[in-house]
Amino acid sequence: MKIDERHLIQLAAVVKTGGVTEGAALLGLAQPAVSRTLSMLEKRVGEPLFIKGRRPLRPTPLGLSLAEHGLVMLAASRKASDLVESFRIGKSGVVRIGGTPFFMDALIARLCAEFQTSHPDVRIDQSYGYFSDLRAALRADQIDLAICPIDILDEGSGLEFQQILPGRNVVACRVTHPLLLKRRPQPSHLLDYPWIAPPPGSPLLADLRALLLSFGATEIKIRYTGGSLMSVINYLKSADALTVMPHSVVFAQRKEKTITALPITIPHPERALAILKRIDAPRAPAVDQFAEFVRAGFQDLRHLIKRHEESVIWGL
Amino acid sequence: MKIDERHLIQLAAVVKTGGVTEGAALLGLAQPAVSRTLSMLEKRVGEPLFIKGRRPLRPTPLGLSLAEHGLVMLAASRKASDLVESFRIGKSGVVRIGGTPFFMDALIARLCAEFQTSHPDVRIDQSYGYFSDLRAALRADQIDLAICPIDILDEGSGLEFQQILPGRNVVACRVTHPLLLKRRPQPSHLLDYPWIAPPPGSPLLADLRALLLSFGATEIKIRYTGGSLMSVINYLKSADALTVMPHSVVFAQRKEKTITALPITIPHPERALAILKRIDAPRAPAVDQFAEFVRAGFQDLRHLIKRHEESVIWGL
DNA sequence: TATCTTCATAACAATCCGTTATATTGTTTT
DNA sequence: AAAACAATATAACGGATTGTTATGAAGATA
Repeated sequence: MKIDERHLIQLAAVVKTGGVTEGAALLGLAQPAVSRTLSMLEKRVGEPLFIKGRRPLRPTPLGLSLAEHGLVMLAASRKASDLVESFRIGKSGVVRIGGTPFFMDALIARLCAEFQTSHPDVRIDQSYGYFSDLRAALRADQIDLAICPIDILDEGSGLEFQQILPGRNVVACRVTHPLLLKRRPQPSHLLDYPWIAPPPGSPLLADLRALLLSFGATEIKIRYTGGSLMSVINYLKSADALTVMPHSVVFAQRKEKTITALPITIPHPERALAILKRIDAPRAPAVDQFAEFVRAGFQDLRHLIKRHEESVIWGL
Repeated sequence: MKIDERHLIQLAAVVKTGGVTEGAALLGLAQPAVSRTLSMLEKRVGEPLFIKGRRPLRPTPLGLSLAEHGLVMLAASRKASDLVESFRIGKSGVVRIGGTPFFMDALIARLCAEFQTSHPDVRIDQSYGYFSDLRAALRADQIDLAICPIDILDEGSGLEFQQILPGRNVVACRVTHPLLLKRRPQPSHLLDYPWIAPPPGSPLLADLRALLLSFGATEIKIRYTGGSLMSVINYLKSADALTVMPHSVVFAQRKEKTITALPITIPHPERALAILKRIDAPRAPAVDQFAEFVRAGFQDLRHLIKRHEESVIWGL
């Protein structure tokens, strides 16, 4: 005996409200529709669902039991409708983001938390990678957004990218570093201290190499490599080591007062932090909202970072 | 955004089984029906529910969430179908029985328990009353069955009654009662002992009066009245009192070896224990099954009781 | 008894459903 | 890389069901 689910829901509405008219109103239907449904149900079930000739309407035990199941369905239906609604306005769903480790750790994680104060039902799945990995992950639909530095020249190929921060690197060290005592540290001084190399494969590593070349240096003391941002910072805290970092990452740590940037200008990489999306794929609304949130967040940061850069590096 | 419940269920079936074809099979539908449902759902929801161009079919997060709600509905629907099925074969539902206290306590309660070994999901609601109450309760649809002694002459009036045991009364006493030592106790001896009167309003009370009249007795010592069967038995256990009881009730207590019947024949009431139903009303299948169970149970008891009567009362 | 509310029925239009037949697409095999 | 295979999407159609409004019947209430 297969029972039409809609019928059960209508039965539940009638039992719940105590009348055909009210039940129909609850479902936004006309009374005769529900009335007919009930007679059809009774005919199919072959047993009375309501006690006849009594008003207010009273269900039989069977009718009551069936109505309970209908109520379950009604609730599930409501929840499903709400889910769709909240998904469409970007208030629920999953956002899968990938990015370069330092940016994610230093800047994005905090933004995720902030985003969820207004979008508590959105889940964020984060993963790490560099440009080529992220591009592949985007194309394979393993992530929805990538946040990473890309060469300004890189273009198209099905990906849309939105620049959110110009690429500026600095030499980072702990706040007690001896080089900070000099008014104008010279690049040659940099070679006197141990260095932390950025993770293999990272753009920063390439930046470090370019930096050395610009000094004409052939060798520096690499003493530590491979650590995540937290490892690097903790290492820096404990030694007079140096490393190359995006300025924004150092900026994000300014409140901790543990690391800072040396007042030395080094070449800008031809790169910018950007948000990458697939241009063709349909994205969940929550993804677009998150991307916009990140973009707006960086927009706010931009001049703060600029001013910080001028004061720290140029000493203005 | 209202969503058709049937659509959600089909979605759930597809997600659960991992394919349109299998999902359709699970629901007993053809594949194109389900396929079309999915496209309609996607169009209405406005968001993709499955990742396009990938097989085996993989749902999007939204599709997965919606499918979970659908699964709830599917389960509820299955349960409802099972419920109807078991109700129709009398394996679930409610049976509301009413009856005279002594019979219910001595005989019917045990039958209820036995009935439920084969019908564990049937609930039995028991209540007490005498004929006129029970008849009213039946007519008001407060009970489904009444089990009580009725005059053979009583007839019709919308009620069907089925005789299950002839009315035989005995004089009951404890097994150590002194009258049991006499080979042939005479009616006059009965007046020497204290009596328990059956509850006011009960047919037994009328029987007691008739009994007295037949002895020409004008007065007996009523020492106790108003108790339920258990009270009466416990009273009898502790005193050499006498009372009138249906023989079947005494019979039901034979295993306890605490009360028995005096070997004295007293007039049969023109009554029989019967099952009463409304003749017009639709009854739940479980009710009919229970009535039949009770009838069959008494049928089995009948000759046992007869033999017991002969051996106890006639000393055969 | 009269009135009022609520439920049941009738009639009709529109939608939706489920079917079979067929095309398309993604995957696997050679 | 082409071909074979399997699964899904589309098309077309008959029929069932759903929704509506208008109206009649039956309890409840005064």
